[in-house]
Amino acid sequence: MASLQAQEIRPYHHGDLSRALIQAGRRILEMGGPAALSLRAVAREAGVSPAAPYHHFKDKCELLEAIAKEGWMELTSAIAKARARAPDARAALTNIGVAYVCFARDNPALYRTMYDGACDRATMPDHAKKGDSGWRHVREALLEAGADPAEERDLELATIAAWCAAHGVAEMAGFKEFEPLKNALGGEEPFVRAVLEHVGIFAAMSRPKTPG
Amino acid sequence: MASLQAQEIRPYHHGDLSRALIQAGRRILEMGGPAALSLRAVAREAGVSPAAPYHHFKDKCELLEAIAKEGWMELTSAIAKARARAPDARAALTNIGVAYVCFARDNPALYRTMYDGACDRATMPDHAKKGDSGWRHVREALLEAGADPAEERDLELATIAAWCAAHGVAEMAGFKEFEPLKNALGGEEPFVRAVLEHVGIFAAMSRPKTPG
DNA sequence: TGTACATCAGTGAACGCGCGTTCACTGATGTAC
DNA sequence: TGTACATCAGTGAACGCGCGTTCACTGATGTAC
Repeated sequence: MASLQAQEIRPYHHGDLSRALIQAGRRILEMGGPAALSLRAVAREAGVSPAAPYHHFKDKCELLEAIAKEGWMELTSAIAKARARAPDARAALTNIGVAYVCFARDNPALYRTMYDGACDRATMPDHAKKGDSGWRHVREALLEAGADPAEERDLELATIAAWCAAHGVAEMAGFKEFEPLKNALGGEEPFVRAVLEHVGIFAAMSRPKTPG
Repeated sequence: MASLQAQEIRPYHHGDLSRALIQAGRRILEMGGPAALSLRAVAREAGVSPAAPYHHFKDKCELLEAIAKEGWMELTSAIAKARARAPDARAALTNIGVAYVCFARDNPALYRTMYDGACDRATMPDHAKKGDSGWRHVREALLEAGADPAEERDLELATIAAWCAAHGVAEMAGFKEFEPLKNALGGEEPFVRAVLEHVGIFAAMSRPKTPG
């Protein structure tokens, strides 16, 4: 028992340092923002020497990417849940938008890291678009809400538009000058919902439209 | 003449170092991005010792704020021009959106710095909202395009929505995966315009609507 | 079941770097008389 | 018009700092026999 306890306090081999580093990184992100996220700080937070991470990540970038990837997976799952919870196809899109913005509100520094991607810029990270992705959920929600599947270009533009709008709201919803309006509307979520509905694309799909 | 020339090459007193530092900062921003924007780098770029900026700015933050302020003034003027150039009230809003996004595309790092604000976060910089501001132009354009002046809350939400959407498009329009679509649509500006129109609020106001 | 040894996953000291900021200084400028 | 002097706007060296990364090392683990 004594040896077990000793192991729990600090085994020489960590066991799952890779995962622990990612979690430590997220803690640092939310405490100190993206600027605080150094390799050394992550190692420190994980209670490990500055050189230890190099056994698990080739460099700082690779660690940041791993953190960002976790963020993308969680965002995707939040979007999927929000879509599934919607009463009908028309509400799904707005729900997705609200979930997206709430994720960014709850994980602001992680959200920034997901887009900054650590290293190469000007690219939508793969995790956003591939496979079971948020991007695909938005596209499908648009289709189910009445977008014309024959108009591929229109659909792509609408998906981009919805994603961009949600991104914009996500980055700005926290601004302090909106607080009076937030309070008047009954809190953060109603505010976000109201803004998204005014954006148009999230509401437009909720109206009946003539086909073709 | 010789003395004049000597003065032009390098006078001991710079004459307008404050302005020169801001310009140097912008050059660095566009060359190396926000991460490259250190006080020392700015001084170096301006051809001056690392201590010199302290005669003009109390610290790094104050310099960043000055740079950001210049950005806000230029963005405001771009918005004002775009609005003035619009053939009618309904086109004004979309024009503003396109101008906004183009400004961000042409000055990506400056644009980021404008929002990051160097120091205190989670606030819409004053320059965006006060006086002859972009914010006011959007609000007025919405009114002229048919928004109900009696519905103040709606108007505020619409202004926020439009600004957020433009911000989102501004940050994402440069992503590489959009290039095929950009080319198909005839270039960057038509692409931006198409996305903004799909956002809804930029197009919604262009439709006739029943008053009240 | 025990031992030899390769491999794995840590340590901690050190590297060179660029940073923001301060300091005592000095050259240039402008003002009072 | 000249001179004394305060003030302004630079210099360059130095401070302490945290960073990413490398290195030789060592303790722990797992495998072959």
